[in-house]
Amino acid sequence: MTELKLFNSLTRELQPFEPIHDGEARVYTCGPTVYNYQHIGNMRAYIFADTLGRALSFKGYKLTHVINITDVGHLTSDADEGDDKMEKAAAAQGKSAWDIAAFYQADFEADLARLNIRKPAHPKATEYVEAMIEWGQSIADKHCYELGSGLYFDVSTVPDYGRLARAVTDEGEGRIDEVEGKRNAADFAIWRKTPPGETRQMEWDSPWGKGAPGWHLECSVMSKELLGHPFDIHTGGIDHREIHHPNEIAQNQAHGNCDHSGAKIWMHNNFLIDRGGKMSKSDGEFLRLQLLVDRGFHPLAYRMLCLQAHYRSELEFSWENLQAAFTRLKRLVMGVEKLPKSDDEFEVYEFYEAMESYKKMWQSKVAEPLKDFESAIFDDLNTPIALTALERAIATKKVDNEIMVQAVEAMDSVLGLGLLSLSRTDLRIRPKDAQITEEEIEAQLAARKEARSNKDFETSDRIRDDLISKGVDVMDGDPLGWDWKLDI
RNA sequence: GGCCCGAUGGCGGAGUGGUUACGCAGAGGACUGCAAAUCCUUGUACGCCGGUUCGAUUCCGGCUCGGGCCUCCA
Repeated sequence: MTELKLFNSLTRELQPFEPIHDGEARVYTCGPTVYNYQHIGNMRAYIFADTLGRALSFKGYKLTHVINITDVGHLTSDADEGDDKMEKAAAAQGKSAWDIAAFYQADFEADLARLNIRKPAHPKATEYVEAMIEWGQSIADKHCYELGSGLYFDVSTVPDYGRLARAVTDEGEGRIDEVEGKRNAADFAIWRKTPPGETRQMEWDSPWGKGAPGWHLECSVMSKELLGHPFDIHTGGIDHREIHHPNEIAQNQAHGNCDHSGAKIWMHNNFLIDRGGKMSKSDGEFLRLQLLVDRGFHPLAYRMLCLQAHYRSELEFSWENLQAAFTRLKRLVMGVEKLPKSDDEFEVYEFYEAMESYKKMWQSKVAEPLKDFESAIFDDLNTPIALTALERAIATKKVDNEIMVQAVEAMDSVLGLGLLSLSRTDLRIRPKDAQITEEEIEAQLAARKEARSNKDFETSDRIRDDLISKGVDVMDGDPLGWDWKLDI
């Protein structure tokens, strides 16, 4: 079988995946701070991580995947000024910081599910504060210094700081308000003290006073606790490559008293671009999955949009592009609609074990597209190419149904579109502002059918025009009996 | 100011030193009472200027434009 090659941000090169633990793959993905809804750009990172996880499963590795939940606030502005995000959101909504975290975590997890992102472990930062304090103590003497505002990490105490970012971090035109007393511009907080005279909802006692952990610390601590150091793959958005991950690496080096970064491969997905620039939560309105659904798009249309581009490329978002992805998804679903349905989450690991069906598939006409699919996926997750291979497989004529189901299941288990459990009517999402209900549509269509059978085309066309004016497209000879759709 | 990345047909987006994906949209055809949906067919591209080469969209250099990071951010 083809070797799985992945792009390592540390070396900026493709490298073969060689598991640290035989037959296993351990992956850590930096998760959201749950002080607000996630926008669809955030979700691209998890679709990418999920696809990576699925590819590893496809390859037969037993996957352990962690996406952490940051439920203790970062600060809203720079490293040491400004309000805490969690506390600020709580104040604005008249809730406790803990309620805010629970609410947005639930919303995040619902979005993951809607995007067919397999459920990984979701450890919460607040459950690891004790371990973070211990970690801080273990590195405090040799690597940290205390200031009035907190305990800081001295980046000059570890070798090669910032090698992941490939950037000079301590030169340049400080646009940051410098923290008084910091030894290096890149030094960051391990512990943030609660300012004197203040009380926060989320604060803990520590050797450095009441306060909260620095936000880089949690990923080091949780990845070590849950996956052990070093583990296989650490993923995140490309922005993390510059600050968060270098800091994580520095902490790992200090704590482990070693050179290794904590993970063997670091992978970063590029941004989803919204015309004006990147998505931004601070600009008020932002695109989230629910908005797409409100406009009549199935959530998986967004997954399709992401799969159409390579994860390391920027991807331009527009409603037109989303529509294109949705149409493509719809046609794909129609292509497999004739096949027997399957509601089971397909386990490729078992599939490879069952060599008999595997062999049959490789002797069939879908072997060629399947081969292309594998080499595309194993070549640093080239999903755009893999998609075309899937489409070619489906279009292959004279293939036994059973074999076709297996082939589609195998490929879709990586892409995660859920093709064999989706039907085309599932994709018919009612836009929030639709003018007409399904009952009304059905009634009108019945009347139209009656008129047509009497060859009263004047009446039938009048009804159709009326439906069109309400955003309903009528289709008479649809091969799958889908006789209307809401225009979006 | 520092560091980094990108520039492909109407839109999105792969890939390649020579035959140039794919999706959506568009066009033509089939089907239809007419449409729509569906199916079939199909046109259009590699930012600019040099260089390397038998040959460059693909390699190198310069330029222009766009974007990212340097501050919370996927």
